Formats: sequence, C-alpha cells, structure tokens
Amino acid sequence: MNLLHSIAQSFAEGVFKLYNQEVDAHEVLINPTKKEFVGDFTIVVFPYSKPAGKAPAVIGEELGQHLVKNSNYVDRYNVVNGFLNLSVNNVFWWECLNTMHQSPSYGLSEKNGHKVLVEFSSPNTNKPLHLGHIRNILLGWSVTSILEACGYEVIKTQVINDRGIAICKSMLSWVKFGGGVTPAEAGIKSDHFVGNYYVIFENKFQEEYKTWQESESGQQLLKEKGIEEENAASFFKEYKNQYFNLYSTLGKEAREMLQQWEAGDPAVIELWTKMNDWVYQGFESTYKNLGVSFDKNYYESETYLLGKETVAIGLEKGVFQKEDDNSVWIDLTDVGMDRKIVLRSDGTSVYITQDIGTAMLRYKDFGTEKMIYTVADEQDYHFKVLFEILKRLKEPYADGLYHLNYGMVDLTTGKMKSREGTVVDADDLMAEVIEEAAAGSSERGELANLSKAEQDAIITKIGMAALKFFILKVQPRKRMTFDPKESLDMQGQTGPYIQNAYVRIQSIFRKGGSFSLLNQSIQETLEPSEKSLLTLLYSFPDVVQEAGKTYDPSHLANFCYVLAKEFHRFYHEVRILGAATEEEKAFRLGICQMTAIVIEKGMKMLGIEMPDRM
RNA sequence: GGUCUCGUAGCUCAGCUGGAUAGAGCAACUGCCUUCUAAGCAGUAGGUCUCAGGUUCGAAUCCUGUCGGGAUCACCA
Repeated sequence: MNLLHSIAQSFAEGVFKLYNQEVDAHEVLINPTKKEFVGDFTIVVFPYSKPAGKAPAVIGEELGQHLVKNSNYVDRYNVVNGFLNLSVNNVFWWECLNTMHQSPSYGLSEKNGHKVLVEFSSPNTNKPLHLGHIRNILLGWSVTSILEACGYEVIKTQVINDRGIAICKSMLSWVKFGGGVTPAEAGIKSDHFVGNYYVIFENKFQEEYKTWQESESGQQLLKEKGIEEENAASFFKEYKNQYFNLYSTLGKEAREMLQQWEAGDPAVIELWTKMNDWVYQGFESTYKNLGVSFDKNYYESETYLLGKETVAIGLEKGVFQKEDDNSVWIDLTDVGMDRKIVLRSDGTSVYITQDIGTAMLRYKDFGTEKMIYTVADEQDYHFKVLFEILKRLKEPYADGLYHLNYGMVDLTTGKMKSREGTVVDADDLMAEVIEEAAAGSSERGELANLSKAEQDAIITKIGMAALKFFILKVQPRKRMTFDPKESLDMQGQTGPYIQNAYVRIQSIFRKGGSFSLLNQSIQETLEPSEKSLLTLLYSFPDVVQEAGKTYDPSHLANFCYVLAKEFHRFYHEVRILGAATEEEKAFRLGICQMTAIVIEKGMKMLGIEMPDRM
C-alpha cells in the first residue's frame, strides 16, 4: 500500500535533484485536492520554497514537470499559488483498488507481540448501570477493539466495587424492609432490585433526618452553630454526612454492618454474597445486550488491602516519608502537585494505595507493559498522582500508563442525580432505542417476510447502532449533552445511516453482482465519487492507527460516517449493476465490496454490527 | 484562589501533525421513489471559530493573556 508514498518518493527525489535539498519522503504531505480545484491530490510546496531560493509558483511548476516525467501515476499537474495539484491516471486507481482487495486483513496490523490491559466499566454493586457507565463501557470496549486491530494483545478487565458503605446500605435496607422477597419473586431484574433497596434506604434516611432536624437535638445544633432560621435548610443539606456519621440510627446500623463485614461475620458475608450475586446477574445481561465481555474481574473486596507492603519498599527507597503520627506521605510539590497520603496513621491504606497495589497485581498477573484506565475526568488528578508515584517506584510499566478520561454526560434537563431520580438507566435506554428502531422498521416494511426472530435480531442491531454511534462520535474528552430525542434519531449522522450504506451494498450483491477484478483495466473516466471513495478507503489503515495512538474512537466513527456518506452519493450518481461496460461494472462492484468490508471492520471496532438488510 | 479541561451555525458535533472560499447532522424551506432498499440524494438559508495580542508566506489549529462553562484540590472511594 504505498501508492501515495511512491509519489512522495518521486517528489522528494525531485527536490533533491533540482534544489539539492534532502527531504524524507515520509514528511511529504499529500492531501486530496479540494473540490473547487482541478486534480486528485495536492502537495503544498511552500515549505520547499525558501531552501530552494525560488518562488512557490516556480518550484511548483518545476516539481510538477518532474513528477509527470518520473512518476508512473502522475498524468497532469497545475499550480495555484503554492499548491501543486496532481492528476493521477487510471492505473493508480486500479492498483489502489486491487491492492486493497489482495489484502484480506486490510486495515489490521500484524500482531506486535505487546500486551495491553484495558480497564473499563468499574461499577458499584449497589445500583444498576446508567448512562455514564454506557459511555465508559462503549469507550473502553471500542479502544480495546482498536488496539487489537493495531496488533496488540488486549486484556479486558473491570474493577468491581463490591464492598463499602454503599452496598451495606442496600443490604441493611433489604433486611429491614424487604420481607425476605427475592428478585425472582418480585419479578424485577436483580440489579435493579438491589438498587431499589438502596433508594429505599436513602428515602428512609431522609425521613429520619428530617424528623431529627425538627427534634430538640436538631434545633439545639442550630443554636450551637449560630445558624439563622432562613439558612437552616442549606445548613442541614451540607451537614448530611456528619449527621449520618454522628447521630443517625440507620447510619449507625450501616456502619456496624460494614464493620461486621470487615470482621468476616458469616451471616453478613452470606447476605453480601447473595445480594452481590443478584447484582452480577443483572450486570451480566446488561453487558450481554451491550455486546461486551471481560477477561478478568478484579473485586475491590479482594484488593482493598493491597499496596501496604509496597509502602514499606517506597519508604526504603526514600520515595515516601513517614510522619510522627505514623502516617506515610509522598511529596510531589516539585512537579507541581501536592503532598499526598498513602497510609493512614492507623496503618490502613487509602484509595490510591489500593490502586498502587492493584497495578502491581495486574502486572504480576499479565505482564502487560501498557495499562489503560477508562475513568471519568473528575479523577484526572488522582491518576496524575498515581502515575507519578508508580514512576518514582520505578515500576517497569510506569511509562505505559494511560488515563482514558472522558467528560461527564449531561442531560438536557440538567445533571444526572441518582437521588433525584434523573438517572438514565442503561437497560431502559437500550429498550427504548430498540423500540424506536422497531417502529421505524415496521413503517418501512422491508423486513416483513422475515421470521420474528430474524426481525428482532436486525432491529436490535439498528437500535444499538443508533445508541453506540451517538455516544462514540463525540471525542471522549468533551463533556456531552444527552438529548434522549436525539439519541433515538436514525437519520442523518447516525449509526443506522451507516448501516444503510452497508445494507444497500448487500442488496446489490444479492441481485447478482458477481465480478472478477483480476487482469482487467478500465478505460472510462472515473466519476468524482469513485475517486473519493477509493481515497477514503485507502486511508482506512491510517485512521485505525490514529485512533489507536490517541485512544480515540471518534476518529473512526467520523471516518465511517464520511465513508457511508460518500457511498450514498456514489450510489445515486452512478449505476453499478447497470454500468456501461463489464469492466466498469466489475470496478464499481469492487469499490462496493471494499466499502462494505471497511464499513464492517470499522464499525466492528466501535462495537457496532451490520445487518444484511433493514 | 491554585491546577486541569472545554469554548466552532439556533441545537448536537467534525475539522489529522498550521495550508486554498471553516464542514456535517438536527430543526426550517424546495425538489427527487415506473431504474441497484427514500433510515437515501440534490438544493436554499444559517459563522467576526468567546475576545485581544503574538509567531508565520499562511492560524479555528501553535504561544501568551482575557472572558465564560465544567472538574479537582479528604487520614471518602
């Protein structure tokens, strides 16, 4: 695949021959020519003007002549200002299509022998997955697929936050208010069931808090703090956590349960195991519907004590310092960060200590020199600190750490807040988008003579494509606003639009489009849309590499959209099965097939599947 | 307040390591189904790329600052 590179090579030789300047052919930028100008590809010659000591227009002219004479592909040229526009011959386009066809693994790199671990999803077990998780999961999954395409061996992992006060709240709530009912008996999806008891806990707690606020001790506190009556409401809002820890009965019970859990109380552990299993069952089905899976789960209950031994090593190395009260710290002020605690004065570990230990455990488990953490951008600082610590501890993988951060998802109605019930539930959202696809499909009637099962399979693909593409087309780093209406869109810049291009191609081949590309050449002048399609298809491997290098699936998503758009244009512009000559028909079918292959591969890397009809 | 991050059409977003007259979709309006699936195509309209400087032959893109949104600065996770 070095058609363009061969032109770049000739160009570099020309610069050397004519102006005695060494130019690396890889540095020569060749872009598709803009529609308003004549030509197929453009080289900007400004950069070579100064060293050559001649005006851009002059060297453009000279280099254009050189290329026509020395390149097998360049037919004609024209110069506009410092832009050298080249027109290439049919041999170029023919070889372009043919070489792509020759490569069964087009766009995919060979195995590079490197391993990378990708962490994503990372749910809490006290509530079901929501829209925020969906962005996380789709990003993580997509990056996984992209890195695999780039030749890495990828290990997909999630950290499950299965311990702590939150799950204890659900547990306590179920014990107190559940009456022994199981999810199956209640007929509720099991993770939602557990989540409901978390909500019940919060509601009961709020009631209790409210009562306390009006009680003597509540009023007493206001007096002590000198809070005016009109500020009481906002004061109590702020004070909630302290109330929970100091006065609340429910809070006390939940904390006791956590202590019992940590002490290994068999009854609590049994309850904990039972309720977490319910949650995992629920997650399992959500993951399945999202089309994702994991190679390895790390449970916080098993890792939350990790990292303590490391602190001793760090102390020896002088990376950490011990205070008089026995707490252990790291000083990062020399690189513009703060001092950070890594071990409490009572000798227990904190969040970041766990993460240090977990990173080491993962390296021991898999020997991965790269680790990617898919976590929202509110934790940017945490990961900056974590990576710096691991670097100072001279961990072998320290240079291969990457925080794949992404912006929060806002709703058009404001922020998602679980307590205010404004959370968009993952299962609900998927069901809704599939329902929308079903409505669109029955209106069109294309699937009418398929079986119910076949229809459902296709409709699911369409709905999920809409949802996934909607999320993944946006750069991860950007905060995104989620408009439910817009996410249900199936027209325009959407997943189904891209699927439609693929489906059209499949339909053509069903109508009898067999062809053979070998040993043919076409004489006809190519249509602009044919050239654009070939140019796009040709750039696919670069797009994959770019997406891999930047851990950014949105490059790929936008590429697929542009490719589909160009195909739809092509489809309207030319007749494919009804082409004038057999050669032309074969060439166009070749383009169609290649387009289908690239769309399918590219969308696969976004976790989106193609239906054969829709 | 310190640090990080985002700011492009009414809305949601592209715009690659600086390159020609800044692009899509949605929403509005106009056309196109006797021809390969109209979830499609073509067209009209919509912009001082927050603002101000700087570097450059050339800046939405790089640098400095400004204004605006967001995040973060726990012996919580």
